[in-house]
Amino acid sequence: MQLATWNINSLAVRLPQVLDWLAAHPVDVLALQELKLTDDKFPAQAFADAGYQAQWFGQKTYNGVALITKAPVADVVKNIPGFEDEQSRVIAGTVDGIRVIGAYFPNGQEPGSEKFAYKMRWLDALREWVRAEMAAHPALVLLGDYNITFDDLDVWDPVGLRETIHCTTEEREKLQGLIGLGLTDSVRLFPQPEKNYSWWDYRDLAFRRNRGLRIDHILVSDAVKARASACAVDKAPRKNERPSDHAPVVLTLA
DNA sequence: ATGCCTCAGCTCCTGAGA
Repeated sequence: MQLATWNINSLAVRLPQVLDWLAAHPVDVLALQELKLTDDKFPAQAFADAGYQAQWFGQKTYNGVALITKAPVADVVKNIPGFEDEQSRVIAGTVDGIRVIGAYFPNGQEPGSEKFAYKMRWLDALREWVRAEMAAHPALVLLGDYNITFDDLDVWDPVGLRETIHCTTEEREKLQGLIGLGLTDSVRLFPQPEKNYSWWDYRDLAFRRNRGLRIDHILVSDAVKARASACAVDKAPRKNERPSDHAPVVLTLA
């Protein structure tokens, strides 16, 4: 079984690339972020034609998340229960006995800003909800665009980007709060290339120079960790014409 | 350089992304 996450920065623009990627990498679960379309515009038929079911939670212009699956999804939840939010950032469901939570974490823009404060509140609410979900579902995967680096290994220029957005101590403490629930960063379970990133700025030839960040993560509970056999970033789609700025991350389970 | 791309939309500029 394989699960993947990919921020595709507009599904309307990237649908052909997503379908091509699924044809070459027929994962069982693909969590998408930044659909950037309303629910009525979601291309459900295109996924059905490719042999996939879909659950989606869209929004005009910004955000929007989906779960693309081979198997049916049960007990779908949209956004964090009890946390009032205008923004469509979370979609969860149970697939093949695994509780899957796909999330597009807030960007935060700049430390000290109102958007940063929202990111902190959102992270607190996520943690308490995930704690409850883990109690109900021992096999759990939390995957998506976290917009947070774990440490300097995830940053192309840790000195120049010290305490900037995605790299602040406050954000990293919230990320460690999720780890503290008993989750594991699945990429770090396996040997990885040097300078292993999942996002590169569109500007300044950042991808060619490998000036990136690792901000897309797949966190797994112990029951899933025991089944994990591989996890890696797939950089190939970043080389496409008109690529997303993010690359997919893929987890393989025995 | 508070920019460099890219995308959506009340589209020929602006807000947001990260």
